[in-house]
Amino acid sequence: MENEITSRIEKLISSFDVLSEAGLQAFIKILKPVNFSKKEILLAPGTKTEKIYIVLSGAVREFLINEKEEEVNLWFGFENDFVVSLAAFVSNKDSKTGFQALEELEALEICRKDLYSLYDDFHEIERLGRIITEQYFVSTESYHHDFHYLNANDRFNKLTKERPEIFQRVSLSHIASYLGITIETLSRLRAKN
Amino acid sequence: MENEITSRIEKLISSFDVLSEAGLQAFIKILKPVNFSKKEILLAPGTKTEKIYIVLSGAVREFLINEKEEEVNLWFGFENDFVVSLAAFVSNKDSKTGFQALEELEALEICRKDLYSLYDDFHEIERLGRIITEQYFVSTESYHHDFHYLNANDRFNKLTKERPEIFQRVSLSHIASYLGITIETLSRLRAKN
DNA sequence: TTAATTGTTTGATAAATGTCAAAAAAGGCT
DNA sequence: AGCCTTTTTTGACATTTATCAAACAATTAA
Repeated sequence: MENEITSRIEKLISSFDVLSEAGLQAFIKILKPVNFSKKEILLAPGTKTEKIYIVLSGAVREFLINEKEEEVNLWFGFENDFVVSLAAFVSNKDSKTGFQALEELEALEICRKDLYSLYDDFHEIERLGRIITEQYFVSTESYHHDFHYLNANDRFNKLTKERPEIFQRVSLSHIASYLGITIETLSRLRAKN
Repeated sequence: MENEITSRIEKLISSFDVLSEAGLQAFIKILKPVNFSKKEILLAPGTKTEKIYIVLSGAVREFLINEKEEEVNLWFGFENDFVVSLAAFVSNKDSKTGFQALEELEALEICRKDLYSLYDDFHEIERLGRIITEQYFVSTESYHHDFHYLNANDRFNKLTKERPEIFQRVSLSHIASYLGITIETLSRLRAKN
């Protein structure tokens, strides 16, 4: 792996503050740089996966197919985000959701068998896994809660305020799907606010 | 801890299939039986927490207070469920959500400092923590996704089909709040279906 | 640059859900 | 049992959001 990437990932993993130098180097060894072109599918819904990606640059969406055969966006990932269908990764069952690159994407790939063997060898990497899973849970939970008690207008306002960069990088049709509203409703909310 | 409880918790933890006998016994040592009466608050929204509970019997709800000062239910827990505001537990910040017993509740309490010291001493218990966190994530995620693409009627039907026992144990007003609809709308959906 | 395609906005109307009020039903208490 | 309180249902109406159609704008490709 080239030097600049190594130093970026060192910085990212060091920020969790649980790995020794040996653990960090062992972790870096299993990372494999991969690239996806715009619109490329990283994981198709209904297929199995044994990969986790860490985004270095670019944007990705997570989506599922509903009973009307429409795609519904659930999540957007950017720099330093972890991309994984956790339910499928840990159970080895078909993933309900899929991932697609929204921009040219640079990422690091982690294979399940490599990760699990590091978990066996390094208690501290198992700890890193636990902590990253906890943070992944916490970061998605609060956004999911919004759907329980905010209407479309409030969800739109919250997204505008808390993640304005999304409107720069993601098309309105993807954002509408993510907000659980139609393109037309999103257009009207934008005009109103 | 009395014998019957010990054997139940042994069975529950053994089902994860990661602990040695020594790890299991160490884990059981930190569990403290606690009881809550019906309607008692386990954790108030806006307060800190260093506890995880494992439900032995009874029912509990997780809720938050929205900007109209109304309670919104987010989750219901029953036998063998883990009860924790993970965001608050891991960050030691105020919890956005709270927990309340819906029935007389028997539970086992885990203290953060005890758990973290077991994490230090037993790699395998850190692994248990990782796996339970993953499963907690997976089980809540799929239900959260329903809010992205199902309307009130479909969410109601799915709950009726997948968790019929909830309607036996939880009042309609709590279920309506959980489904993100008014009591009146729930009443009409029930009459229609 | 034009033509074709795709994305966004606007309008009219329909469907879903909320609000407020009142009635009916169910559960507790003495 | 009878009364009181709480929960659930029903009705009338308001609001929010979806649907369908068309216009408009922006992007892409020849």
